[in-house]
Formats: sequence, structure tokens, C-alpha cells
Amino acid sequence: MQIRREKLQKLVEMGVNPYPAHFERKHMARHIRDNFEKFEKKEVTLAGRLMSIRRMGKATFGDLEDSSGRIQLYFNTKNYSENDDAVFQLTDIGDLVGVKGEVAKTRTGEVTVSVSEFTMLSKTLRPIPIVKEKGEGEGKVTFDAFADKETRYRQRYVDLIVNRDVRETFEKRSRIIQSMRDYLCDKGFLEVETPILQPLYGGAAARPFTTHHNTLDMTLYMRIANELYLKRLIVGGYDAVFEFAKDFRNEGMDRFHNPEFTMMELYVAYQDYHYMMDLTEQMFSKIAMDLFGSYQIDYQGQKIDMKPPWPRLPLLESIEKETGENLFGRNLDELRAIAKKLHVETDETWGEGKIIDEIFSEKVEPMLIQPVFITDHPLSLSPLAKKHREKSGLVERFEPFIAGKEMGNAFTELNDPIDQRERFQTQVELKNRGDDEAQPLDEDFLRALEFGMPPTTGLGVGIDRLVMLFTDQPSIRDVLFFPQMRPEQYK
RNA sequence: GAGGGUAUAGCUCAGCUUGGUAGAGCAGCGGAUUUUUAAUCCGUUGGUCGAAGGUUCGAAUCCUUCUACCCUCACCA
Repeated sequence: MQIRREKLQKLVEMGVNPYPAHFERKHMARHIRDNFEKFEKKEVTLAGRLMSIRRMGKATFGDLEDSSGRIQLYFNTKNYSENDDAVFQLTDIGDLVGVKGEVAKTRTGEVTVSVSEFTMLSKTLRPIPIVKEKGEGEGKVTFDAFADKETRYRQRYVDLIVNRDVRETFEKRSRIIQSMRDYLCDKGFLEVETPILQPLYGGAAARPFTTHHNTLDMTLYMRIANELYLKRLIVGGYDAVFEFAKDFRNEGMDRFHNPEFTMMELYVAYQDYHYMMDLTEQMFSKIAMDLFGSYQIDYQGQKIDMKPPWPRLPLLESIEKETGENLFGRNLDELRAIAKKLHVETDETWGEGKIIDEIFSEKVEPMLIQPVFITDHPLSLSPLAKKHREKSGLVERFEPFIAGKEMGNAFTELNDPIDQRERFQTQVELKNRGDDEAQPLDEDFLRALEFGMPPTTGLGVGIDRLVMLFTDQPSIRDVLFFPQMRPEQYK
């Protein structure tokens, strides 16, 4: 670092601005490589980061990387000015530079820009990790990879400079979201925004982050979901709305959970959860097509076929299928006994729904590798879902499962204000008994329902997990630019 | 929250079992080399061994505590 500062000083003394304000870039590396015939012997102007230097005496080769890819540079003192050469002598790997030169192929067939003008665009003061690669495609070997996860997450900028596949993962993330947005906009959905700071949180079972507004002198909560606000918009008369929402949950962190994460929720009036299953499988399979041109995807070594339609399996049937136990209509004691028989640990305080959910999580969930809709959950676990039109004790709800993970959550929405009030009251009782994830009663939301909400279906999709699936990443931290970390210790 | 693992040079890692003045490759610096591509060759700089304490004549190495990260489980969608 000391040496780089000295080089910087020398550049300044030479009258070279090491941080010029502008450089007119006219070409991209990838485009030149892909259209060599068109560019051969033509002059091009490129800008980017110098990723390697190979000095061969009077001849020097380097690799310039811009956002499109890499291209080789050839420097020969005969071809450019002494001043440019002096600048080049003070250049390090990692510096951002601009070059002008003629395109040619070397005798080894590499598309190369023979540099005639050289401009320093930004002098780096810290060395970037040098990663070397040999070969291409399948036989590629990487040397000295920048791989330390802690440094990669804390200094994502370095990770992105050095690791192209990381950059590509995040580009895919953007394309996935774009694909969903296109799908919904094409169907006439309205993209909306609702409050992140809420006087009352709701729409999910989770503990919130709490904050304080100084001027109003009141407690505000960071949203854990946007469900109740979007339903207010349906009451207001919109037929179909969606929102990509950052949600915040004050809970544990692991490879599937980050305190802030992205959820996409959508609501459609005059439709039920059967419609929503159709929409979900269409939207998810479209993402696969947009991204890979195929319904077949790979996740952590598993082949997954996203081609619709997906099977629809009631939750209790899925349990019966895996365990042979029919839980329909069982009372609490019977459920406890079955759980024990299946070696599923239960807690004294749990109700029927919670025990069923636990048996499902333990015995069924890990088996659900191919896309499937698990439907018709216990009512007690779903305080915002409409009661099933035929099966008592259950609600019209589904969750899509892919690769053993829940990818979303959807219901036919509860629009009966009296039923909704009762459900809230049950939640309040749970809260009073110490369940800190039970939902508070939202009087304004009830008032909205009392003004009449049409029959409606809604869906929430965990975007981060979806991105993990489509980018074949094992941890949520690999699909978030800046995952939550403890403060760094500066020495 | 419990258990396991990791922490040594800018990057990747060896050394620790069995205590004796800190090592390699890459990067950097100096030199050779006019088409290389993990360029090569010669020389060379660089480390408070995550932090603190202890045992010892002597600690990267043994012990204790702490910190961060990773994994598994728990909690949790």
C-alpha cells in the first residue's frame, strides 16, 4: 500500500491526474471478442480494470476486464508515447484504466488490443486478490481463489471484482425479479408501495423490529409483511396488486434466514386459491424459461422439473402418504400419541395445528423435492385465511414446495370481518399467554373489511429463497449483496 | 441457545500431534526476456501467528477466557 501511494505521488508529479473525471469509452470487451471480424484492424476505445500483467521485456500483455468480460491488451513501447509508457510503468493490477488501440489476433489466436494510448482512470491504493485460472469451461482450474466467506461478505466489492460467478448470481437475481414483474404487469397487475414503518405489525407470525418516531413520539414497527395493507387496497377497489417488499423479522439467522429479506406479495380480487396455484406454477416456470430456456433446473445436485402443472396435495394426505397415519379429525391426545409413535418431539403447550405442522415438517417436507402444492392447512395456523368450503377445521391455503423448501404461502383470503375479528381475538389470547409471535389485533384492518372486501386470493413469495433455487446457491448470504454481519473488529 | 470446525504475509495455505528465534506459492519490489496467457528464470521485501491471560528458561504450537466467521441442531418461515 505504501508503494502504491508513492506511485500515486509520482503520477501527480508527472502532471497526470490519477482520478480524472471522465473518459469516453466507446467499446465493450465482450462485443469486440464476439465480433472480431468486424473489429479487426479497427481502433477501439475501452475502459476497465486491469486484472493481470505479463511483462515480457519490451512486450507486455495484460487483461482488461469491463462489465461485459475480459480482453487481452498488448503493450509495446514502440506503439505509444513515452509519457503513456511512464504512466504504465506506475500501473498496478487492479487499477482502472482507459486504452485506445487496434484490434488484432495474436499468434495463439487471442483477440488482443494493441495499445496506442493509455490513460489512468483510477489508481488503486489497495492490492486486489490475484486469482489465476487455467483452461476454460469444464476443465477450468482456479488458483488462489478469493474464497474466505467472511471477507467476501464483509467486502462484497472485492468479491464482485474478483469473482465473476458472484456477479452473475446477482445479475440473475435481477432477471428473476424482472421476469416476475413482467409477468404480473402483462396480466394487468398494479405495482404498489405500502408502509415499511407501521404503527401495528401483522400479516405473519414473527417478532418485529421496534423503532421510535421522534416528532410523533410513538413506537413504530418495521413491517414483517405487507399483507394487511395490500388487502386494504383490494377493499379500495383495485383488482390485482403486487409489491416487492423488504420485510424485517427479529429472529434467528441461518442459511435460510436474514433479518431483512425480500418478499413479493400479490392479491387478486374475485379469484380463489385454485386460481392462485395456476398463477404460481405459470410464473415460476416462466422464470425458469426466461433464465435457462428450459423447465429443468439443477439445485445442489438435484434435478428439478418446473414444468406445469404441479401436483396438488392436501397437507393431511401428504402426511398419510409418508407415514401411513390419517390425522383428519383427530383430537389433541390422539395427535400427541401419533407424534410420539413417529418419533416427532412435541411440546405440552402445542395445539392440534402446531403438532400437525411439526409432523409435516419432520416427515414430509424434506421429501418434497419436485414442485408440489401442499394445500388445506389447519385453521389455527392460518388466522388470515378463509375457512375451507368443505373440510372443517382447515383453511383454503397452499404452500409451493421445491427442493424440500417452502417457496411461498397463499390463501383464499378471509374477507368475513366477523370471522376475522374472532381469529384476531384468538391471536391476542395466545399473545397474552406469552406467544410473542402471535399477531396483534388490527382495528383499522377490521374496519376496512367491514367496508367489504371482495372474494380474494393472495400469494407471498420469498424472493431470496427463490433466487437461491434458481442460482443454485446453498445460503441466503450468497444471494444478498450485504448479508447481516456482526460489526467488524478493526485492529 | 447447544455442539463441532476455522482464524498464520495483500490472496491461497503449510507449520501445531512431539514447545526451541516464522515457511511456501501467488501478488509486491529489483533484474533477464519483443506474442505471453497460472508466462518463465534469478534475486528480494513483507507477519504483534484473531485478542487477552496462564503454564514454561522458552509458546504459532499446551491450558483458560474472549471475539469473529462457517457447519449441524434448536429457535424460526
